[in-house]
Amino acid sequence: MLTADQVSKLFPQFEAPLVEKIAESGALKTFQKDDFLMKTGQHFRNIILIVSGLVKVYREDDQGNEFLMYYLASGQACSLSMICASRFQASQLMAKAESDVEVLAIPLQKMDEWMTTYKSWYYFVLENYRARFDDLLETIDHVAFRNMDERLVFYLKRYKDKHNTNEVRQSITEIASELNSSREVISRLLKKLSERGLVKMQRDFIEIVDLQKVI
Amino acid sequence: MLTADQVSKLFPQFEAPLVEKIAESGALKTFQKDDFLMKTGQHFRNIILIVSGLVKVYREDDQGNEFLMYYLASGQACSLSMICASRFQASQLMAKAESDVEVLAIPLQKMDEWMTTYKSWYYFVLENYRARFDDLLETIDHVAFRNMDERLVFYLKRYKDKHNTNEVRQSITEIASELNSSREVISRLLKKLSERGLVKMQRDFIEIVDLQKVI
DNA sequence: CGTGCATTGTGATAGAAGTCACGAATCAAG
DNA sequence: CTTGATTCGTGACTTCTATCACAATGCACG
Repeated sequence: MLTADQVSKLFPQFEAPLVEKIAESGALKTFQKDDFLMKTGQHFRNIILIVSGLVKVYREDDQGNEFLMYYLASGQACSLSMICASRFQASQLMAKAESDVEVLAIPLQKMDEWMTTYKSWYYFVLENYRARFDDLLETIDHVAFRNMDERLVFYLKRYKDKHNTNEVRQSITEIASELNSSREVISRLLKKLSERGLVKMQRDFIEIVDLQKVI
Repeated sequence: MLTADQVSKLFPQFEAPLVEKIAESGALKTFQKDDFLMKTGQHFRNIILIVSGLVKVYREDDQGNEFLMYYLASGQACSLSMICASRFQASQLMAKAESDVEVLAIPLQKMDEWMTTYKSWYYFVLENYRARFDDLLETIDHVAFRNMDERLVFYLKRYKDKHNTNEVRQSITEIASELNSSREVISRLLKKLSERGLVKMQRDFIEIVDLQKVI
């Protein structure tokens, strides 16, 4: 349970009465790193608002290959939870905690109720959708139009932005998996980036030195 | 301008009062085949509901390469127009008429108004989003996980479904462009499909014989 | 310390797809 | 009919990516 103050800080765009409602009806849940917030085929009874931490949303195909779609950070909602919840549809995506994560779970009937009552909620929902839609478009852009070297750079940049660090603490195997590539390919491409001085391969992580200049 | 009866046939899920409103405030516009309903960077003043015809929604990169995202058919809305309109954002996609197309253009302030007034409108908007989101996911799936041969089969199947015909009247060059591939590659893959008896290359079109058995 | 496990680097190879070059076929317009 | 534009098929080649094989490293744990 959060106080109205805390909710208000996370979602400054919400009207005061809505903030109260959220504080009332939102159940605070915590997930540990690598816990699943959502799995393919799962149904929802709640709308999920991210309070703290970072969530990775990805697709998994029938052979277990992964493909990273986008990240969700605090102040954002899991759009899928909203849409799926409202129409009782199954999720098509996996969502996994990248760090320890706190979320507010809100019973789905509140979603409908608030949509008609609070303009700020309505805008929030639509804006969230639009943002996720744009994320998907960006992801498609890269996989459709770019080679693996550029996609890797994009991956590293996005990691840096979302995790707010220059240290990419993912094994090469994991990176390859999220790009649906293979370890060897990513290893070679990282070598090239490090030869150009754009990253430094450290013992336990990849240090991003400068990726601004490259596309 | 459509009559309430016509609107009701197209959108049977809408409540009677909403049908009236739509008939009142929706301006009927027509587009000819290959006209643009929407271009990258464009802003909206209207929400677009498709009355008849088929619309192709695709992405274009900076070098002019295309990539087909999904089709919109009658009874559907251009989700992008809804979201962009509501937030005054620019479109990231191109939408082109695949056939002659009729649409209802609805002033965007109606969107907000109806969202809070008519449950069926609210459901329609959300469901439309979800459906488009799923389309995008399916598109990503293919480009991320599948080879060009499977993507071509998917392309042909989708074409058949959406155009409701076994005759694919697209030049090989166009198909290649929409898959962001090259003419030669598609030509060879089509040859293989035709050797397997799955399609027949006719003078002016590609005849789909049987694509059910293949994935 | 030694053993097993996970991670990484790298060469060799294969396959998928893009590119280049060229010729054939079709069709519209003069 | 002739010309030019467009489309299409195909062989040769290149590039990118995936896969295989194998070795090296470092770490956890008994």
